[in-house]
Amino acid sequence: MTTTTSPQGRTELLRPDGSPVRVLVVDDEQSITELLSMALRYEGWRIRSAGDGQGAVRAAREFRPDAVVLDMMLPDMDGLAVLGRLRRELPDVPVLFLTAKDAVEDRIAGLTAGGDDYVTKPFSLEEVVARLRGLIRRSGAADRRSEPVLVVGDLTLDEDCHEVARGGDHIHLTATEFELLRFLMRNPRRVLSKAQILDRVWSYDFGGQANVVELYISYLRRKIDAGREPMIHTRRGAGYLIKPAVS
Amino acid sequence: MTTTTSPQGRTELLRPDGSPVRVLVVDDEQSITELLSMALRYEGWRIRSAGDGQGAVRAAREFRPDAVVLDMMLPDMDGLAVLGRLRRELPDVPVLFLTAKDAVEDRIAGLTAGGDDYVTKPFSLEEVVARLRGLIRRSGAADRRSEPVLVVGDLTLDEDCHEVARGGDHIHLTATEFELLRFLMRNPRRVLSKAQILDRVWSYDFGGQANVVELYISYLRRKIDAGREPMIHTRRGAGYLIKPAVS
DNA sequence: CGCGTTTCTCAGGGAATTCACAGACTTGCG
DNA sequence: CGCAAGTCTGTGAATTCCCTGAGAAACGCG
Repeated sequence: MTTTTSPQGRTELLRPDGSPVRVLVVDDEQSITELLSMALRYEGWRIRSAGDGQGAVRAAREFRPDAVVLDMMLPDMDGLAVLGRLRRELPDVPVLFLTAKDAVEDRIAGLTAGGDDYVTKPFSLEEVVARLRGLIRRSGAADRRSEPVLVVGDLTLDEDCHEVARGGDHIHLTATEFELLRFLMRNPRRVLSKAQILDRVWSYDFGGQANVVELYISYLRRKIDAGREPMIHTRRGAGYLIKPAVS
Repeated sequence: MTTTTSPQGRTELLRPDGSPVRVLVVDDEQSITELLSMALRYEGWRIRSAGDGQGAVRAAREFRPDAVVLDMMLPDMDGLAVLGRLRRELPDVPVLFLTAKDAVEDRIAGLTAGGDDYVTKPFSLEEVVARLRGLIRRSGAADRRSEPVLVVGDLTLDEDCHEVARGGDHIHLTATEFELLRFLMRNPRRVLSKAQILDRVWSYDFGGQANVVELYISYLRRKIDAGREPMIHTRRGAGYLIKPAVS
C-alpha cells in the first residue's frame, strides 16, 4: 500500500495498485455498523458491513477485504466459529476484535497473538481507526513506507510506540490526552469543533459535559506548550486547532 | 466537482460532469425549508426539500443528492432512524444536521464522526452555506482544486483555520466579524444591502436593531482598512461592498 | 486490598464578544 | 446655506465563552 494526500490534506492508505483499502465490518447492532462504516469511509476506505456470521462469511468471500472488524458477540454463531470460517476465506487478513469490557480478556489475548488486535466496547472512533491503520500497515500487503509518526512543527507523535516529543524533549501523556493530540495532529491547521472532538476522541456512549474537551485541551497545553511558543490555538466560538509554532 | 466563475464573479461548486450540485433539505417547518431552499438555490445548487422522514427517504432515492441538510426533530420518525435509512440509500453523502441549541449536548454523539457536521438553530444562512460547502468540498466527489481560501486583493480568508490576513499581516476577527467578512468576500465588487447582510450573516430570529451591520462594518474597517488603502466601501442608500484596493 | 493515576464534574473567575443607545458626523438636496 | 436622512463610532452593560483549581469517582496495578 502507498499513501496519498486527500483533498482534506489528510494522508490515506491505499493498496499497491492504487485502489482504496477494503474493510469488512461485522456487528449485530446496526447503530454500530453504521457508526463505523461512516467513520471508516471518511478515512477513504471502501466498506462492507454484515450483521451476523453467515453474512460475514459471505461478504468475506465476495468482497475480499484487506481487514475485518469483528464483534465477538454475534447472534447466530460463536465468535470463534466465525473467526475460523473467516480465516479459511482470508488467511492473511488482519482482524480487529470488538469485545465487551468485562469479556474474558485472556481468550482474546490468545487470538491477537497472530498480529491481530482488539478494542473494548464502548470504543472511541480514533482508537478503532488508529488500530485498523496499524493492522493494515503491518499486514503483508502494506507499504512499509507509510509512516506511523505524525509530525507538526517540532512536535512528533509515534503511533506505534505511543511516544510524544517536542523539540527532542519526551512528553508523557495519558491515554485520553494522547488520542486527543493524535486527532488534532491528524488534522493540522484545521479548526475542530468541540462536538467533532467529542465524537471522535471520546467513546460513543459518553454522556458527559462537553467541557471535558476544554479540560483536556488545558492539560495538553500544560504539557506541550508550557513555556514554549504555543501550537494549540483556540478559535473562540468555533473550536481548536494545532499548527506549527512559526514564532 | 470543479469550480467555475459565474458571470457575477462568484465561484460555485459544480460536479465533475459540470452539472450543478444537488442538495436535499429535510425539515418539518416549511418556513425553514423555504428559507434554506432559497438561499441554497442562490448558491447555484439544485434543491429538493422534504417535510418528514418518509419523504426524505423517497427524495433521496430518486433525487440522488450530493449532500443532505437534516433537521433532527421530525414528526414521523426519530432523527436517527431517518439518518439510518438515508445512509442506506446514500452511503457516501455528507449530512449537515440541524439541531436545537439546547439539544447539542444531548445526542450529537457520533453524528459528526463520519465527517458530517451540524449547526444549531437558530442558524445564520452564511453558516449553513459555509458548512455545506465544506462538506461537499471534502466529500470524495469533490474537485481537489476547490480552495478553502478566499482572496480579494491582498486580503485572504482561510475557511479551514479561520484565519484572515492582509498583505501578510495576520488579523484577528471575532466570529461575527469573520462571517460578515466572508460574506463580503464571497461577493466581491457587489453592493450588498444592510438587509441582505442582516438576513445572511445574522440568525433568522435576530430581532435587534438593523444598525448592528453598520457597527460591524465599522469594526471590520478598523481591523482591515486601518492605515491602508480602504477595501470596504459605503454606497450611501444602497449598502456596502468590498473590492481590491487599486490605489 | 490499597495506593497512585486517570478521568470527569462542578463551579468560580476572567476575558472576549455582542449589542443597544446616543451623539457626532457626512452627504445630498432644496 | 441649512436641513434631513443616512452613516459612523464611543460608551457601557449584559451575555457568552473559555480556562482552570479542587475534589470525587473510577480505574489499574502490584
